[in-house]
Amino acid sequence: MSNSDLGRSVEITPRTAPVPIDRCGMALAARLLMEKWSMLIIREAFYGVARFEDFLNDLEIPRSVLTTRLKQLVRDGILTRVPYRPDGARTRQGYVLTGKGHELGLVILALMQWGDRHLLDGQSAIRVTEKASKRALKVALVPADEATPGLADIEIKIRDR
Amino acid sequence: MSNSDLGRSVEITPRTAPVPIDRCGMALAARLLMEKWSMLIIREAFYGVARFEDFLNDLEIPRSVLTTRLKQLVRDGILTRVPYRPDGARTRQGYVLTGKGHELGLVILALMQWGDRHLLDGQSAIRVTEKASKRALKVALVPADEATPGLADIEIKIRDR
DNA sequence: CAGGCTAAGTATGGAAAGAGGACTTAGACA
DNA sequence: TGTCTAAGTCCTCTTTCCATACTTAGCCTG
Repeated sequence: MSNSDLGRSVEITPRTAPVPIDRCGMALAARLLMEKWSMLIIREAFYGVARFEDFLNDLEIPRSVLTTRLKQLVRDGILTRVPYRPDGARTRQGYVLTGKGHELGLVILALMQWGDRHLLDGQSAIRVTEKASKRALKVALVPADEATPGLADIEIKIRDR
Repeated sequence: MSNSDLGRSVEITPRTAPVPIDRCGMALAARLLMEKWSMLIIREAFYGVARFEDFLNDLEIPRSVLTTRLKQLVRDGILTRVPYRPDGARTRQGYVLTGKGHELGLVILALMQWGDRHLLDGQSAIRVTEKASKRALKVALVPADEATPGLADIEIKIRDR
């Protein structure tokens, strides 16, 4: 076995994925989320950004694209429109994660963990801790019946540098 | 607080993401992975699909797009080309996950977990178990210092139905 | 109560990426 | 030498993306 940069052995044979693409939750999720800006918008929402203008500034996404993405995400039940009124201004629409959307937090954190390790120098920009115990958390595989902190029980702190 | 389909309270204020987009591992990861087919290709590779023709058949992706995606993923160190020779045929190139690519497994499983719950009826098409203990596993947040099964220690079984 | 101000959203034209199909290549074998 | 086939290129059409300009809807001030 000569594939030295692989962590495991490979054998290359004709083969097809065991789960057909249209019955796989992951593939369906990918169809919703893997358009160019979707995950980044959700990331913003996860951090509490809710206003059209703020998405625009943070992401530097074209306005028209933001419009369509927001519409799609609302249609797909990931974001919901929440009216609000800043002092001295008219009523506006904010875009806020639904419960369904909020549960994507785990995906975002998994992506972040991977990106921090492999795309940055391993330095994460944030620290995820459990609110109650203050312990640092990671995304990992654990026994399905094990009690684990939910997304509501965590705290995200910017790492000072 | 009147946002009834939210699991938590919201307040809509001008705000920007605490981590600028170019210093966030998640955002960098998103740039690599969030093109239309990337994650689906990685999913296939995760399941052991390695040959151009097999990607093509499983995904029904245009050949030309597959070519460019594979090139990018190789360039980005997520896939690596592995020559192989089927009996009675010439040497060919297979595309296999690198270590870096393989670690995306956690992201894939997180996505799958979300998709199964919210896009399918909650029925997962697969069962992830720990090889050694045979216990079912889930993706979750856990204390960073806790020992958890790695991707090499798991087994994925198709759920019979 | 007219006019200004501003966040949100629409419109538009050119650039890039995706889709679908036809075509090319390279080596093993007969 | 010719055939076969997986891998990969090429070409055209369509869709999506990008950048910029423009429109809309109130709340406020005067």
